[in-house]
Amino acid sequence: MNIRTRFAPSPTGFLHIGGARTALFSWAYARRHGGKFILRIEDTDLERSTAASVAAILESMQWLGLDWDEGPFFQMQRLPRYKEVADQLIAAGHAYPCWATKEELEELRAKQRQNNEKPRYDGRWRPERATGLKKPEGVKPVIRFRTPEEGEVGWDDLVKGPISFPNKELDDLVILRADGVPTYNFGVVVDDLDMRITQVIRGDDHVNNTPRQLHIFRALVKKEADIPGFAHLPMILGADGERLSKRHGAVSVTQYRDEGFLPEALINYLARLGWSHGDSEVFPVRQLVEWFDFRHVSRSPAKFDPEKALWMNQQYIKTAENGRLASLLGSFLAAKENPPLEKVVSLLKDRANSLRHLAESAHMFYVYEEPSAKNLAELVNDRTRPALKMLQAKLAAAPWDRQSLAAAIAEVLKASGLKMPELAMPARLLVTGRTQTPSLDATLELIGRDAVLARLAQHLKE
RNA sequence: GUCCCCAUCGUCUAGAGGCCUAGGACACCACCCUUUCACGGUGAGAACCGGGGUUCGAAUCCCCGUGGGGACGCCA
Repeated sequence: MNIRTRFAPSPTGFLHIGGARTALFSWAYARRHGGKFILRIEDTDLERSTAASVAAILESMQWLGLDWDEGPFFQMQRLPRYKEVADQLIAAGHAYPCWATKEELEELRAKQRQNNEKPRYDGRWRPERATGLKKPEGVKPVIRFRTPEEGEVGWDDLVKGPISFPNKELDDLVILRADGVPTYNFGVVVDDLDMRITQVIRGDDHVNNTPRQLHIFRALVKKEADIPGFAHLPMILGADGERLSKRHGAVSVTQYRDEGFLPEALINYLARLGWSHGDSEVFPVRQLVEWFDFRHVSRSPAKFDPEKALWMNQQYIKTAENGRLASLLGSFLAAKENPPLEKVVSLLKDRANSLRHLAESAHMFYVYEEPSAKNLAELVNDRTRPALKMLQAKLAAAPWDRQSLAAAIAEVLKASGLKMPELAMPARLLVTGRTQTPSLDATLELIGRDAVLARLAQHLKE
């Protein structure tokens, strides 16, 4: 069988972490089996869909490297097709027009809730029941699907196993609005059929929609085998155990990019959220593609852990190429010409868990921040000042390469009797304004002779 | 409220009836390395939700309870 999976976001906001994880698994499954991955934009919510969201979603997917083979398809461009299928269902007795008003339905639901019943449409416009009802003048009806009232529907979920619902829990859902725009449950079915999707992979918030869709599938399909399989992925929750949402802070993929995540790090983190391969933690995406299966998708929701995501990012930054990091860092730094950013990056990348963090460290090589009075008072004293002056003199005479600088430092240590930290800390402070830098000799080398000597002189005048 | 799903360290998870004295990772703590901060290394603490079954044997299978999540729209 030719595997065909899809990702079908609604363009009502940015691509968020949960959506990205769904897309990743769907993509990985298709790639794993040499199949096709299809992108479909479900833009039938006219109120909330925006072109900006479409752009943001495509951009995020490209950034993550989730490439699609077909699409993006837009449901709003397929309206005639939905109409056609709806007519077909009406003709076959599987669907019927309904003239109930929204107010009427709200009232019905309120009453049902009051009686502690599950709110459901009562089927009042079912042809066999609506004989006494009068069609309101000049009102276009919606189309409802006639759901069986007896029996059960079920399927063998690829991640959760067998699931079934009594049909009496369901109701006759709207499939086509009066203006001809399909509702979600109808649009998906028509599209998944037309696009010959073989596995529907989506968040498990859709488990409850599946029985409804199954009925529509069965009404449309010649044989059971034409219905796709279903894989419902558990939700991603915030630290508080609630479904991940905006108030949990960074939830959109672009936010992670902007905060300095490497796409492969986010992918790796997401891959491990709800899926595993033994003890493997850090592995490239091609490994995910090779290993991915539904058997190891967990069935329970996972909490997003920003700390571990950052750790993962660090693993990738540490091993990323200097040139790539340098060019990625461009947007985080104003000045970055001298010293060469690549050299700075190579010195700093072991200790950064994001590009933003890396940029903050790199900043000191381009812009001098005056040491704080507190730090000066603490580190530059009668004991260290003579040694610092000696260092200044030695450095002035030394060739400007790391070995020579290290030798100069060693000489000062020997002559002054100071321990390395006693000299290195105040020297760091005077030269960079900071107390946390890479090793002193490497830092001095990159800051450069003129700046180093000028800064030492400035603080060691008397 | 009704229905559906789920349940192993604080978190992500390994676990397909005996390999489990329950393993790994993040975080936390200690120590080592060290030129500060990191990186790296070593080690410690930390979990099978509860109760009943089934079985020679249960983290694993079944039932009940409890807890968590999801759904109940002319949103997707």
